[in-house]
Amino acid sequence: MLQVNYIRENREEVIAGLTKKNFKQLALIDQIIQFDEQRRALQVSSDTLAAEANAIAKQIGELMKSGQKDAAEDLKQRSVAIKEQTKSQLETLASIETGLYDALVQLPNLPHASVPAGITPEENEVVYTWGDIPVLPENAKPHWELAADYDIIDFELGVKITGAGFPVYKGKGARLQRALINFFLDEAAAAGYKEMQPPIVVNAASGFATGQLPDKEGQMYYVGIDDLYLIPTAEVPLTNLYRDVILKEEELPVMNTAYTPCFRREAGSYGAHVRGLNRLHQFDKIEIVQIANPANSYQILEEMVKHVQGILEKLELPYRILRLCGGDMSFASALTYDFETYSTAQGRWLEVSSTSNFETFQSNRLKCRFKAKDGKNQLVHTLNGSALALPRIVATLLENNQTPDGIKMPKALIPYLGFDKI
RNA sequence: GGUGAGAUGCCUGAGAGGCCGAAAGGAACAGUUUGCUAAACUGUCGUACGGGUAACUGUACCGAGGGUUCGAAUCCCUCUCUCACCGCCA
Repeated sequence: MLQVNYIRENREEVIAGLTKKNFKQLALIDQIIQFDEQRRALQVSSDTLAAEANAIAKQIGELMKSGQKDAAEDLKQRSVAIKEQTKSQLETLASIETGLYDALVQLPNLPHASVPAGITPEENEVVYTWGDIPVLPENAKPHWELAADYDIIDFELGVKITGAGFPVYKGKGARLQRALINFFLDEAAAAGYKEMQPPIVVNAASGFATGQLPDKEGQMYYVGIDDLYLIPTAEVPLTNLYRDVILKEEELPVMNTAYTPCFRREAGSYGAHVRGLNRLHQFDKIEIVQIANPANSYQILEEMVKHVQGILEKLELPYRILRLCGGDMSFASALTYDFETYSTAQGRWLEVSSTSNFETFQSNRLKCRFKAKDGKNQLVHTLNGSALALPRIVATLLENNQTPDGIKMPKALIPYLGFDKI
Protein backbone atom coordinates (compact mmCIF):
# COMPACT_ATOMS: atom_id res chain seq x y z
CA MET A 1 0.00 0.00 0.00
CA LEU A 2 1.40 3.37 -0.98
CA GLN A 3 1.58 6.17 1.55
CA VAL A 4 -0.88 9.00 1.12
CA ASN A 5 1.64 11.67 2.02
CA TYR A 6 3.95 10.44 -0.69
CA ILE A 7 1.18 10.50 -3.28
CA ARG A 8 0.20 13.99 -2.26
CA GLU A 9 3.70 15.36 -2.50
CA ASN A 10 4.79 13.46 -5.63
CA ARG A 11 1.70 13.34 -7.78
CA GLU A 12 3.48 13.46 -11.15
CA GLU A 13 6.00 10.84 -10.20
CA VAL A 14 3.31 8.50 -8.93
CA ILE A 15 1.38 8.81 -12.17
CA ALA A 16 4.51 8.14 -14.22
CA GLY A 17 5.37 5.09 -12.12
CA LEU A 18 1.92 3.58 -12.26
CA THR A 19 1.82 4.14 -16.00
CA LYS A 20 5.04 2.18 -16.33
CA LYS A 21 3.38 -0.61 -14.40
CA ASN A 22 0.60 -0.57 -16.96
CA PHE A 23 -1.91 0.58 -14.37
CA LYS A 24 -4.94 2.16 -16.02
CA GLN A 25 -7.11 3.72 -13.32
CA LEU A 26 -5.02 6.85 -12.92
CA ALA A 27 -8.10 8.83 -11.91
CA LEU A 28 -7.74 7.17 -8.52
CA ILE A 29 -4.73 9.39 -7.79
CA ASP A 30 -6.63 12.64 -7.80
CA GLN A 31 -9.49 10.96 -6.02
CA ILE A 32 -7.10 9.97 -3.26
CA ILE A 33 -5.60 13.43 -3.01
CA GLN A 34 -9.07 14.90 -2.78
CA PHE A 35 -10.23 12.42 -0.17
CA ASP A 36 -7.13 13.20 1.83
CA GLU A 37 -7.78 16.93 1.76
CA GLN A 38 -11.35 16.40 2.90
CA ARG A 39 -10.19 14.03 5.56
CA ARG A 40 -7.73 16.49 7.06
CA ALA A 41 -10.14 19.40 6.96
CA LEU A 42 -12.80 17.35 8.71
CA GLN A 43 -10.38 16.10 11.27
CA VAL A 44 -9.37 19.60 12.23
CA SER A 45 -12.98 20.64 12.79
CA SER A 46 -14.01 17.50 14.66
CA ASP A 47 -10.88 17.69 16.81
CA THR A 48 -11.74 21.27 17.69
CA LEU A 49 -15.25 20.26 18.66
CA ALA A 50 -13.98 17.40 20.74
CA ALA A 51 -11.54 19.71 22.50
CA GLU A 52 -14.42 22.00 23.42
CA ALA A 53 -16.54 19.10 24.66
CA ASN A 54 -13.67 17.85 26.79
CA ALA A 55 -13.21 21.29 28.31
CA ILE A 56 -16.90 21.56 29.09
CA ALA A 57 -17.02 18.12 30.69
CA LYS A 58 -14.17 19.17 32.93
CA GLN A 59 -15.95 22.37 33.93
CA ILE A 60 -19.11 20.45 34.74
CA GLY A 61 -17.15 18.23 37.03
CA GLU A 62 -15.82 21.21 38.92
CA LEU A 63 -19.20 22.94 39.10
CA MET A 64 -20.80 19.81 40.49
CA LYS A 65 -18.13 19.56 43.12
CA SER A 66 -18.66 23.12 44.26
CA GLY A 67 -22.42 22.61 44.22
CA GLN A 68 -23.32 24.96 41.36
CA LYS A 69 -25.96 22.65 39.90
CA ASP A 70 -27.72 25.24 37.72
CA ALA A 71 -24.59 26.35 35.94
CA ALA A 72 -23.72 22.74 35.37
CA GLU A 73 -27.13 22.08 33.81
CA ASP A 74 -26.58 24.88 31.28
CA LEU A 75 -23.28 23.45 30.28
CA LYS A 76 -24.76 20.00 29.91
CA GLN A 77 -27.18 21.32 27.30
CA ARG A 78 -24.32 22.83 25.41
CA SER A 79 -22.42 19.59 25.59
CA VAL A 80 -25.32 17.62 24.17
CA ALA A 81 -25.51 20.00 21.20
CA ILE A 82 -21.82 19.57 20.51
CA LYS A 83 -22.19 15.84 20.70
CA GLU A 84 -24.84 15.86 17.96
CA GLN A 85 -22.57 17.87 15.73
CA THR A 86 -19.53 15.70 16.43
CA LYS A 87 -21.47 12.57 15.70
CA SER A 88 -22.41 13.60 12.18
CA GLN A 89 -18.89 14.82 11.48
CA LEU A 90 -17.42 11.54 12.61
CA GLU A 91 -19.77 9.64 10.37
CA THR A 92 -18.69 11.67 7.36
CA LEU A 93 -15.08 11.27 8.37
CA ALA A 94 -15.46 7.51 8.59
CA SER A 95 -16.99 7.30 5.14
CA ILE A 96 -14.23 9.46 3.67
CA GLU A 97 -11.60 7.32 5.31
CA THR A 98 -13.21 4.20 3.90
CA GLY A 99 -13.25 5.75 0.46
CA LEU A 100 -9.64 6.79 0.77
CA TYR A 101 -8.61 3.36 1.91
CA ASP A 102 -10.56 1.54 -0.78
CA ALA A 103 -8.88 3.66 -3.42
CA LEU A 104 -5.47 3.28 -1.86
CA VAL A 105 -5.47 -0.52 -1.75
CA GLN A 106 -6.14 -0.63 -5.46
CA LEU A 107 -2.85 1.04 -6.31
CA PRO A 108 0.07 -1.26 -7.06
CA ASN A 109 3.55 -0.44 -5.88
CA LEU A 110 5.65 2.02 -7.85
CA PRO A 111 8.44 0.50 -9.92
CA HIS A 112 12.08 1.21 -9.22
CA ALA A 113 13.84 3.49 -11.71
CA SER A 114 15.71 0.56 -13.24
CA VAL A 115 12.54 -1.31 -14.17
CA PRO A 116 12.24 -1.49 -17.96
CA ALA A 117 9.07 -0.27 -19.65
CA GLY A 118 6.94 -2.98 -21.17
CA ILE A 119 3.79 -4.97 -20.74
CA THR A 120 4.37 -8.58 -21.78
CA PRO A 121 6.85 -11.19 -20.50
CA GLU A 122 8.70 -10.84 -23.81
CA GLU A 123 9.70 -7.34 -22.74
CA ASN A 124 11.49 -8.51 -19.64
CA GLU A 125 15.16 -7.70 -19.73
CA VAL A 126 17.62 -10.59 -19.67
CA VAL A 127 20.38 -9.30 -17.44
CA TYR A 128 22.51 -12.41 -17.06
CA THR A 129 22.84 -15.89 -18.50
CA TRP A 130 24.92 -18.72 -17.12
CA GLY A 131 25.81 -22.24 -18.18
CA ASP A 132 25.62 -24.27 -21.36
CA ILE A 133 22.44 -25.88 -22.50
CA PRO A 134 23.22 -29.60 -22.67
CA VAL A 135 22.87 -31.50 -25.90
CA LEU A 136 20.52 -34.39 -25.27
CA PRO A 137 20.04 -37.60 -27.25
CA GLU A 138 17.30 -37.71 -29.89
CA ASN A 139 14.85 -39.56 -27.70
CA ALA A 140 15.19 -37.26 -24.67
CA LYS A 141 12.11 -37.29 -22.48
CA PRO A 142 10.25 -34.65 -20.50
CA HIS A 143 10.36 -35.10 -16.74
CA TRP A 144 6.88 -36.59 -16.41
CA GLU A 145 7.92 -39.52 -18.58
CA LEU A 146 11.20 -39.93 -16.71
CA ALA A 147 9.31 -39.79 -13.43
CA ALA A 148 7.11 -42.67 -14.56
CA ASP A 149 9.97 -44.69 -16.10
CA TYR A 150 12.02 -44.57 -12.91
CA ASP A 151 8.94 -44.69 -10.66
CA ILE A 152 10.02 -41.70 -8.59
CA ILE A 153 7.02 -39.36 -8.89
CA ASP A 154 3.47 -40.69 -9.21
CA PHE A 155 0.93 -38.20 -10.44
CA GLU A 156 -1.96 -40.67 -10.76
CA LEU A 157 -1.56 -41.91 -7.22
CA GLY A 158 -1.79 -38.32 -6.03
CA VAL A 159 -5.00 -37.91 -7.99
CA LYS A 160 -6.48 -40.91 -6.21
CA ILE A 161 -5.78 -39.76 -2.69
CA THR A 162 -6.16 -36.01 -3.22
CA GLY A 163 -6.51 -34.68 -6.74
CA ALA A 164 -4.59 -33.34 -9.72
CA GLY A 165 -1.55 -31.28 -8.80
CA PHE A 166 -0.70 -33.25 -5.67
CA PRO A 167 1.99 -35.72 -6.75
CA VAL A 168 3.37 -38.52 -4.64
CA TYR A 169 7.16 -38.65 -4.54
CA LYS A 170 8.49 -42.17 -4.18
CA GLY A 171 11.79 -43.74 -3.24
CA LYS A 172 14.67 -41.80 -4.76
CA GLY A 173 12.18 -39.13 -5.82
CA ALA A 174 11.22 -38.54 -2.21
CA ARG A 175 14.85 -38.63 -1.18
CA LEU A 176 15.66 -36.03 -3.84
CA GLN A 177 13.03 -33.73 -2.34
CA ARG A 178 14.49 -34.08 1.11
CA ALA A 179 18.03 -33.59 -0.20
CA LEU A 180 17.10 -30.39 -2.00
CA ILE A 181 15.33 -29.01 1.06
CA ASN A 182 18.34 -29.67 3.26
CA PHE A 183 20.77 -28.36 0.67
CA PHE A 184 18.85 -25.11 0.22
CA LEU A 185 18.47 -24.59 3.96
CA ASP A 186 22.17 -25.20 4.54
CA GLU A 187 23.05 -22.73 1.81
CA ALA A 188 20.77 -20.12 3.33
CA ALA A 189 22.22 -20.69 6.80
CA ALA A 190 25.73 -20.30 5.39
CA ALA A 191 24.67 -16.98 3.90
CA GLY A 192 23.56 -15.76 7.32
CA TYR A 193 19.84 -16.49 7.30
CA LYS A 194 18.25 -17.77 10.47
CA GLU A 195 16.24 -20.91 9.94
CA MET A 196 12.65 -20.71 11.11
CA GLN A 197 9.81 -23.18 11.13
CA PRO A 198 6.59 -21.19 11.00
CA PRO A 199 3.02 -22.44 10.91
CA ILE A 200 1.76 -23.28 7.44
CA VAL A 201 -1.77 -22.12 8.13
CA VAL A 202 -2.33 -18.46 8.93
CA ASN A 203 -5.17 -16.24 10.07
CA ALA A 204 -6.87 -13.59 7.97
CA ALA A 205 -4.88 -10.74 9.51
CA SER A 206 -1.67 -12.31 8.23
CA GLY A 207 -3.08 -12.91 4.78
CA PHE A 208 -4.13 -9.32 4.67
CA ALA A 209 -0.81 -7.84 5.75
CA THR A 210 1.22 -9.47 3.00
CA GLY A 211 -1.45 -8.69 0.42
CA GLN A 212 -3.01 -12.09 -0.31
CA LEU A 213 -6.27 -10.80 1.12
CA PRO A 214 -8.60 -9.51 -0.01
CA ASP A 215 -7.52 -9.47 -3.66
CA LYS A 216 -6.25 -13.04 -4.04
CA GLU A 217 -8.61 -14.75 -1.66
CA GLY A 218 -9.61 -17.38 -4.22
CA GLN A 219 -6.01 -18.48 -4.68
CA MET A 220 -5.62 -19.78 -1.15
CA TYR A 221 -7.02 -22.92 0.37
CA TYR A 222 -9.35 -21.91 3.16
CA VAL A 223 -10.04 -23.92 6.29
CA GLY A 224 -13.50 -22.62 7.04
CA ILE A 225 -14.12 -24.46 10.26
CA ASP A 226 -11.37 -22.48 11.96
CA ASP A 227 -11.18 -19.52 9.60
CA LEU A 228 -7.57 -20.17 8.57
CA TYR A 229 -5.71 -20.20 5.28
CA LEU A 230 -3.06 -22.59 3.96
CA ILE A 231 -0.04 -20.51 3.05
CA PRO A 232 0.78 -20.01 -0.64
CA THR A 233 4.38 -19.22 0.31
CA ALA A 234 6.51 -18.97 3.45
CA GLU A 235 6.69 -15.25 2.73
CA VAL A 236 3.35 -14.93 4.51
CA PRO A 237 4.27 -16.30 7.94
CA LEU A 238 7.90 -15.13 7.77
CA THR A 239 7.00 -11.56 6.98
CA ASN A 240 4.10 -11.51 9.42
CA LEU A 241 6.47 -12.32 12.26
CA TYR A 242 7.19 -8.60 12.07
CA ARG A 243 3.63 -7.35 11.88
CA ASP A 244 3.07 -4.47 14.34
CA VAL A 245 6.72 -4.49 15.34
CA ILE A 246 9.06 -1.56 15.83
CA LEU A 247 12.65 -2.70 15.38
CA LYS A 248 15.80 -0.97 16.48
CA GLU A 249 17.91 0.36 13.68
CA GLU A 250 20.84 -1.85 14.68
CA GLU A 251 18.66 -4.96 14.39
CA LEU A 252 18.48 -4.45 10.64
CA PRO A 253 18.75 -6.30 8.40
CA VAL A 254 16.73 -9.20 9.75
CA MET A 255 17.49 -12.31 7.70
CA ASN A 256 15.18 -15.31 7.96
CA THR A 257 14.66 -18.44 5.96
CA ALA A 258 12.15 -21.25 6.10
CA TYR A 259 11.24 -24.41 4.31
CA THR A 260 7.51 -24.89 3.97
CA PRO A 261 5.08 -26.66 1.73
CA CYS A 262 3.12 -24.12 -0.31
CA PHE A 263 -0.49 -24.45 -1.36
CA ARG A 264 -2.02 -22.73 -4.35
CA ARG A 265 -5.42 -23.32 -5.82
CA GLU A 266 -4.27 -21.92 -9.18
CA ALA A 267 -7.89 -21.26 -9.99
CA GLY A 268 -8.33 -20.39 -13.62
CA SER A 269 -4.95 -21.57 -14.83
CA TYR A 270 -4.80 -24.42 -17.29
CA GLY A 271 -3.26 -25.32 -20.60
CA ALA A 272 -0.45 -27.22 -22.24
CA HIS A 273 2.32 -25.83 -20.04
CA VAL A 274 1.00 -27.12 -16.75
CA ARG A 275 1.91 -30.78 -17.15
CA GLY A 276 3.94 -32.73 -14.66
CA LEU A 277 5.75 -30.59 -12.13
CA ASN A 278 5.34 -27.35 -14.02
CA ARG A 279 2.37 -26.25 -11.93
CA LEU A 280 1.19 -27.88 -8.73
CA HIS A 281 -1.31 -27.24 -5.97
CA GLN A 282 1.16 -28.30 -3.31
CA PHE A 283 4.90 -27.86 -3.61
CA ASP A 284 7.93 -27.30 -1.46
CA LYS A 285 9.89 -24.10 -1.30
CA ILE A 286 12.67 -22.52 0.70
CA GLU A 287 12.09 -18.83 1.07
CA ILE A 288 14.53 -16.14 2.14
CA VAL A 289 13.17 -12.96 3.66
CA GLN A 290 14.94 -9.80 4.73
CA ILE A 291 13.67 -6.82 6.67
CA ALA A 292 15.98 -4.00 5.68
CA ASN A 293 16.89 -0.41 6.26
CA PRO A 294 15.66 1.56 3.25
CA ALA A 295 19.12 3.07 2.95
CA ASN A 296 20.65 -0.16 1.66
CA SER A 297 17.77 -2.37 0.58
CA TYR A 298 18.85 -2.43 -3.06
CA GLN A 299 22.30 -3.58 -2.14
CA ILE A 300 20.61 -6.33 -0.15
CA LEU A 301 18.50 -7.27 -3.16
CA GLU A 302 21.72 -7.74 -5.15
CA GLU A 303 23.10 -9.97 -2.38
CA MET A 304 19.96 -12.07 -2.47
CA VAL A 305 20.31 -12.43 -6.23
CA LYS A 306 23.93 -13.55 -5.76
CA HIS A 307 22.77 -16.11 -3.24
CA VAL A 308 20.28 -17.65 -5.66
CA GLN A 309 22.91 -17.65 -8.41
CA GLY A 310 25.29 -19.53 -6.16
CA ILE A 311 22.75 -22.29 -5.53
CA LEU A 312 21.87 -22.73 -9.18
CA GLU A 313 25.53 -22.89 -10.11
CA LYS A 314 26.20 -25.55 -7.50
CA LEU A 315 23.35 -27.52 -9.01
CA GLU A 316 24.98 -27.02 -12.42
CA LEU A 317 21.77 -25.85 -14.00
CA PRO A 318 21.87 -23.38 -16.88
CA TYR A 319 19.90 -20.31 -15.92
CA ARG A 320 19.17 -16.75 -16.80
CA ILE A 321 18.11 -13.74 -14.78
CA LEU A 322 15.36 -11.44 -15.93
CA ARG A 323 14.62 -7.97 -14.71
CA LEU A 324 10.86 -7.89 -15.03
CA CYS A 325 9.30 -5.10 -17.01
CA GLY A 326 6.69 -2.85 -15.42
CA GLY A 327 3.72 -4.72 -16.82
CA ASP A 328 4.91 -8.19 -15.80
CA MET A 329 5.77 -7.35 -12.19
CA SER A 330 3.63 -8.35 -9.28
CA PHE A 331 1.27 -5.90 -7.67
CA ALA A 332 3.41 -5.35 -4.58
CA SER A 333 6.90 -5.32 -6.04
CA ALA A 334 9.18 -2.38 -6.78
CA LEU A 335 11.84 -4.44 -8.52
CA THR A 336 11.80 -8.15 -9.30
CA TYR A 337 14.42 -10.49 -10.68
CA ASP A 338 13.10 -13.77 -11.98
CA PHE A 339 15.39 -16.77 -12.33
CA GLU A 340 14.70 -19.32 -15.01
CA THR A 341 16.41 -22.63 -15.62
CA TYR A 342 16.43 -24.12 -19.06
CA SER A 343 14.47 -27.31 -19.40
CA THR A 344 16.17 -28.94 -22.33
CA ALA A 345 13.64 -31.67 -22.94
CA GLN A 346 10.71 -29.27 -22.90
CA GLY A 347 12.71 -26.68 -24.81
CA ARG A 348 11.68 -23.82 -22.58
CA TRP A 349 12.73 -21.69 -19.66
CA LEU A 350 11.06 -22.44 -16.34
CA GLU A 351 10.75 -19.89 -13.55
CA VAL A 352 12.37 -21.22 -10.39
CA SER A 353 12.82 -18.11 -8.31
CA SER A 354 11.42 -14.65 -7.99
CA THR A 355 13.39 -12.22 -5.87
CA SER A 356 11.95 -8.81 -5.09
CA ASN A 357 12.23 -5.64 -3.13
CA PHE A 358 8.82 -4.45 -1.96
CA GLU A 359 10.19 -1.27 -0.40
CA THR A 360 7.53 0.02 2.01
CA PHE A 361 4.57 -1.47 0.18
CA GLN A 362 4.19 -4.43 2.55
CA SER A 363 5.59 -2.76 5.64
CA ASN A 364 2.93 -0.07 5.39
CA ARG A 365 0.27 -2.74 5.81
CA LEU A 366 2.34 -4.74 8.27
CA LYS A 367 3.08 -1.65 10.31
CA CYS A 368 6.65 -2.81 10.56
CA ARG A 369 8.93 0.10 11.37
CA PHE A 370 12.28 0.83 12.83
CA LYS A 371 13.33 3.60 15.15
CA ALA A 372 15.86 5.68 13.25
CA LYS A 373 18.75 7.48 14.93
CA ASP A 374 16.72 10.69 15.03
CA GLY A 375 14.14 8.85 17.18
CA LYS A 376 11.48 8.81 14.49
CA ASN A 377 9.77 5.65 13.35
CA GLN A 378 10.23 4.83 9.73
CA LEU A 379 8.81 2.02 7.60
CA VAL A 380 11.26 -0.76 6.80
CA HIS A 381 11.81 -2.26 3.38
CA THR A 382 10.83 -5.91 2.95
CA LEU A 383 12.48 -8.25 0.47
CA ASN A 384 12.02 -11.88 -0.31
CA GLY A 385 13.08 -14.51 -2.75
CA SER A 386 12.65 -18.18 -3.47
CA ALA A 387 15.86 -20.05 -2.80
CA LEU A 388 14.44 -22.16 -4.24
CA ALA A 389 11.11 -23.70 -5.25
CA LEU A 390 11.56 -27.42 -5.77
CA PRO A 391 9.31 -28.73 -8.54
CA ARG A 392 10.84 -27.03 -11.55
CA ILE A 393 14.32 -27.58 -10.19
CA VAL A 394 13.50 -31.28 -10.05
CA ALA A 395 12.07 -31.07 -13.56
CA THR A 396 15.22 -29.56 -15.04
CA LEU A 397 17.52 -31.78 -12.99
CA LEU A 398 15.77 -34.86 -14.34
CA GLU A 399 15.54 -33.67 -17.91
CA ASN A 400 18.96 -32.13 -18.34
CA ASN A 401 20.88 -34.94 -16.69
CA GLN A 402 19.23 -37.93 -18.34
CA THR A 403 21.59 -40.49 -19.87
CA PRO A 404 21.01 -43.96 -21.27
CA ASP A 405 22.12 -45.41 -17.94
CA GLY A 406 20.27 -43.23 -15.52
CA ILE A 407 19.88 -39.66 -14.35
CA LYS A 408 23.11 -38.20 -12.99
CA MET A 409 22.89 -36.07 -9.88
CA PRO A 410 24.98 -32.93 -9.44
CA LYS A 411 28.01 -33.24 -7.13
CA ALA A 412 26.68 -30.79 -4.56
CA LEU A 413 23.64 -32.97 -3.89
CA ILE A 414 25.34 -36.33 -3.57
CA PRO A 415 26.18 -35.98 0.15
CA TYR A 416 22.53 -35.20 0.78
CA LEU A 417 21.24 -37.97 -1.46
CA GLY A 418 23.44 -40.88 -0.62
CA PHE A 419 23.47 -41.87 -4.31
CA ASP A 420 24.82 -40.28 -7.46
CA LYS A 421 22.33 -41.43 -10.02
CA ILE A 422 18.68 -42.37 -10.37
C1' G B 1 -15.22 -30.71 24.04
C1' G B 2 -16.14 -29.10 29.67
C1' U B 3 -15.08 -25.57 33.69
C1' G B 4 -12.86 -21.27 35.54
C1' A B 5 -9.80 -16.80 35.18
C1' G B 6 -8.08 -12.90 32.41
C1' A B 7 -6.69 -9.03 28.30
C1' U B 8 -3.63 -1.78 30.71
C1' G B 9 2.70 1.15 27.73
C1' C B 10 9.06 -2.76 25.86
C1' C B 11 8.05 -6.21 30.44
C1' U B 12 5.78 -6.85 35.41
C1' G B 13 1.74 -4.47 37.42
C1' A B 14 -1.68 -0.59 40.08
C1' G B 15 -6.03 1.99 38.84
C1' A B 16 -12.83 0.28 39.95
C1' G B 17 -16.91 7.12 36.75
C1' G B 18 -13.98 13.54 36.51
C1' C B 19 -7.62 14.86 39.95
C1' C B 20 -5.68 9.03 34.28
C1' G B 21 -2.19 8.86 28.47
C1' A B 22 -2.41 6.30 32.85
C1' A B 23 1.08 4.96 39.72
C1' A B 24 5.20 1.93 40.96
C1' G B 25 9.15 -1.38 39.75
C1' G B 26 12.16 -3.45 35.95
C1' A B 27 14.43 -3.06 31.09
C1' A B 28 16.41 0.35 27.53
C1' C B 29 18.80 5.02 26.17
C1' A B 30 21.70 9.66 27.51
C1' G B 31 24.62 12.17 31.17
C1' U B 32 27.47 12.53 35.97
C1' U B 33 30.66 9.80 39.17
C1' U B 34 34.27 5.70 38.84
C1' G B 35 41.20 2.88 37.11
C1' C B 36 37.86 -1.30 34.38
C1' U B 37 33.35 -4.10 35.32
C1' A B 38 29.52 -3.34 38.63
C1' A B 39 26.93 0.07 41.58
C1' A B 40 24.92 4.93 42.65
C1' C B 41 22.69 9.50 41.11
C1' U B 42 20.12 12.67 37.33
C1' G B 43 17.33 12.88 33.01
C1' U B 44 14.68 10.64 28.77
C1' C B 45 11.51 6.83 27.87
C1' G B 46 3.96 4.54 23.82
C1' U B 47 1.54 4.97 19.01
C1' A B 48 -1.39 7.28 15.14
C1' C B 49 -3.55 11.43 12.73
C1' G B 50 -3.79 16.81 12.65
C1' G B 51 -2.31 22.39 13.51
C1' G B 52 2.27 25.40 13.88
C1' U B 53 8.81 27.80 10.68
C1' A B 54 9.55 26.32 15.63
C1' A B 55 9.09 26.05 20.93
C1' C B 56 4.73 23.83 21.34
C1' U B 57 -0.14 22.12 20.81
C1' G B 58 -5.22 19.39 19.60
C1' U B 59 -7.63 14.69 19.07
C1' A B 60 -7.88 9.41 19.41
C1' C B 61 -6.17 4.86 21.48
C1' C B 62 -6.03 0.71 28.31
C1' G B 63 -7.94 -6.70 23.31
C1' A B 64 -12.06 -5.29 19.15
C1' G B 65 -16.94 -3.24 18.20
C1' G B 66 -21.33 -1.04 20.11
C1' G B 67 -24.13 1.32 24.37
C1' U B 68 -25.11 4.35 29.07
C1' U B 69 -23.27 9.41 30.81
C1' C B 70 -22.11 16.34 30.52
C1' G B 71 -17.74 12.99 31.32
C1' A B 72 -15.61 5.82 30.62
C1' A B 73 -9.34 2.18 31.26
C1' U B 74 -13.30 2.08 35.06
C1' C B 75 -20.53 0.63 34.25
C1' C B 76 -23.63 -2.49 30.42
C1' C B 77 -23.92 -5.66 25.79
C1' U B 78 -21.57 -8.46 21.76
C1' C B 79 -17.27 -10.53 19.75
C1' U B 80 -12.15 -12.10 19.58
C1' C B 81 -8.04 -13.89 21.82
C1' U B 82 -4.99 -15.76 25.93
C1' C B 83 -4.08 -18.61 30.27
C1' A B 84 -5.21 -22.60 33.96
C1' C B 85 -7.46 -27.28 35.17
C1' C B 86 -10.22 -31.65 33.32
C1' G B 87 -11.26 -34.86 28.95
C1' C B 88 -9.15 -36.65 24.26
C1' C B 89 -4.56 -37.12 21.65
C1' A B 90 0.77 -37.01 18.07
